[in-house]
Amino acid sequence: MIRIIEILSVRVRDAIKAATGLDADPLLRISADSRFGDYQANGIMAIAKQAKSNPRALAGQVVEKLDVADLCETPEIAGPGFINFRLKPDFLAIRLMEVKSDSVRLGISPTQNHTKVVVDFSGPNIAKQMHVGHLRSTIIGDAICRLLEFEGYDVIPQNHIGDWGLQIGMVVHAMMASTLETKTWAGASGALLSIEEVHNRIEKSPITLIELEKMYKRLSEQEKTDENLAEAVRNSVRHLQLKEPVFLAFWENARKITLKTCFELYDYLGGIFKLDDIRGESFYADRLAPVVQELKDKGIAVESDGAVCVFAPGFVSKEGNPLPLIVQKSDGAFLYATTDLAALKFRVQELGAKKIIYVTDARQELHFKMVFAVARMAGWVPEDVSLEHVTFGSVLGEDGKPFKTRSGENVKLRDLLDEAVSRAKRVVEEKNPELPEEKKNDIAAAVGIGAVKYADYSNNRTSDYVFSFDRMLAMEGNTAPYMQYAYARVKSIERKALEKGINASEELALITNITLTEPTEIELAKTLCRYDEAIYSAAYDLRPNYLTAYLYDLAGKFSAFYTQCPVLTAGPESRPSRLLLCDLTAKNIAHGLSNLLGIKVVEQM
RNA sequence: GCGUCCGUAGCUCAGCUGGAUAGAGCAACGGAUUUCUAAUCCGUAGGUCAGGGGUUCGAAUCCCUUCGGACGCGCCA
Repeated sequence: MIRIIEILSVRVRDAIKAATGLDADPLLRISADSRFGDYQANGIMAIAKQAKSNPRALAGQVVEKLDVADLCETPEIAGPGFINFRLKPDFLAIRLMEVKSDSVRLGISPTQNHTKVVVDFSGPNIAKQMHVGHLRSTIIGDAICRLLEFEGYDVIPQNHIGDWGLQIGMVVHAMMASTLETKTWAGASGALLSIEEVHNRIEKSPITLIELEKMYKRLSEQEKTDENLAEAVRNSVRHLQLKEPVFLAFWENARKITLKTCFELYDYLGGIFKLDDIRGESFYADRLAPVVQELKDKGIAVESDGAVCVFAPGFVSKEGNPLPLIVQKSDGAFLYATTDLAALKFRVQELGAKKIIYVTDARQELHFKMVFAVARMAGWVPEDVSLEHVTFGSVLGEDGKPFKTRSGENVKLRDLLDEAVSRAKRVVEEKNPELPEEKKNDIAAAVGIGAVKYADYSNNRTSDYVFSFDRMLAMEGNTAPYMQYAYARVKSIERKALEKGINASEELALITNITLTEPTEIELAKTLCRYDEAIYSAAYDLRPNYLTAYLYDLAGKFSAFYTQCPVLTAGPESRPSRLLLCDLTAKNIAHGLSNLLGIKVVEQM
C-alpha cells in the first residue's frame, strides 16, 4: 500500500509538469487545519515565483491537469495558491479494506530492503546498577530498532557495555580481596590456588550486584589515600589485562552478576536485547593496539606530549589550538575513543553495517563527531556508510535540575520503575477493585512501565524533560494510561458483543464494503489511514514522538466516535462498519504501542 | 574564549525538510451520563513564539545580533 501523501505528491508533480514543463516538488503536507481539507500542496507559490506567473492562476492550470477523482473531492484552490485535497469516504473505505486484509502489517509495506543497520544503545557498566541516566538511551534505542525493523531494515542492536579497562580491574581487585584470604592471594595473581578452587570459592560466595557495587565504591575511595592499595590495584589491572585465568574468573563473575540484573530490567522494560547483542568493551580489547598502529602507519596519528593523538581538521580547543582525539595515553593505556574506533571498524568491516546509529546523550556530541571524522580519515567508513549520532536531552527533576534522589544519588532505574508500578497499582485498586489480584498486578505493570516509557517517547527527543509520576500516570492527555484505556474500551465492546450473542468476527468477515456517514466515523477512518505516514516520519527522523502524537490523535478520534456512535445497538446498515472501525483501531493501537514502542496493552483496566 | 542545544499559554510540552487565524494536556470556567468502561466527550477563556534586525510572496521554523539557561572543549566514560 502506497502512502496517500505519496500518491498525491506524484499526481500533483505530474500535473505541474503537464502544466508548466517544470519538474518541481509540490510540497505535499498534511493540512494543519481540517477546514483546509486533509492534504495540501504548498509548492505552487514557489513554482509560480520561479516561472514568473500568478500563483492562483498556476494552481488553476495544475488542477486542470490533475486527476485525483479516485481518492479526493475536487481539489480547491485557496489563499495565495494552495491546493487543498479532501479524501472521499469511498476511498477511505477501500483503504480500510486493505488494512483489514493484513492483520500483521496493517497493509503497510516495508520501505527498505534489508539494509544493515547497527544501533548502539544502553551501554551500562559492570558492577553498577542501571540508573535514570540509562533510561533514555535504552528505550529510545529500542524504539528505533523496532521502527527500523518494521520499515524493513536488517537491524543489529549492539549493547556496548563497559566491561573492560581500569575500573573493571578495580572491581576484580575488590572481589578478589573479599573472596580470598590475604595469604592465598599474596602474590596478587591467585597462584596459590588452583583455578578449580577459585571457581569453587566464587560459587560458594555468591554476591549481588548491589554488594558488588558497594565493594567497588569502597575500594575506589580507599585507593585514593592508600598508596599501597593503589599499587596493588594497578597490579590487578595488569593481571586482568594479561587475561590471567584467576583474574578472568572473577571478571567473568562480575560480568555475569551485572548482566543478570541488567536483563531483569531489560525484560521488565519489555524484552530489550538478546544475549548476542551484548558486545562490550572487552570484545575489542585485542583490537585496540592494532587500531592505534594502523592510525600511526597511515600517518594519521601522531605523538603529542607522550600520548598518541589524531588531530582531525576542524576541531579546535579552548586555546584555539588543534584539538586531539587521544587514542592512547602517555602511560600506554587506551581510552574510550580507541574502543569506539575499534567498534566502528568492526561494525563496518565485519558486521557489514551500512548505517550505524549511536543513541547517547547530547553531551557526547563532540566525541562522536571526532570519532566519526577519524574513522573516515582512516578509510574505515566508505562513502555509502552513514554514521549517525542520535542525541537526547537529560531527565530533570521537578526542580528543573538533573533528576537525583534527595541525597544526591542517581535514581536507580529499578526503583523508578517499581515506584511507577506501585503508583499504577494504587490507581487500579481505586478504579477497579473487583478485578482478581493477578489481573490488577498485570495491569499495574503494563501501565506503570508503559507510563515511564511513553512519557519519554512523547517528548521531543532532543530536549530535556521534567520527570513527573503524576503527569505520566494521568488518565487524560497524551499518556500511556490514556492510550491503554482507549484500547481497553474497544476490547470491552468485543466482550459485550459476545455477551449479547453478537458474532463480531463473523460480521467482520462478511464485510465487503464499509459505510462511513457520521463525521466522527469519517474522522476516525482518516486517522486510521494515516498510520503509515506516522511510522514513516518517526522512522525517517528517528523521533518516536511523531508516533505517540499520532497514537494520541487516533485515541482521541476513537473516543469521539465512541461517545457519538453506538456500535452494538447500531442497525445492520452501520454496525458491521462500526465493528470494523473498532477492530482496526484496536489493532492499530496495539501495533503502535506494543510492536513499535514495546508498551503492553491490556484488555481491561 | 570557542562550539552544541534550548527559550512557545499560569504549569508541562507539541509544532514534521518555511505555508493559511501557532496546537495539546493540566489548572480555570460552562455543558453532556436510563445506553458498548465518565479513567470519557463537547465547548469557553488564555500566547508580542525571550528581545531586536535580516532573507522571503509567506518565518515559531532559515541567517545575524542581544539577553537568559543547559552542556561540551588533551590523556574519565
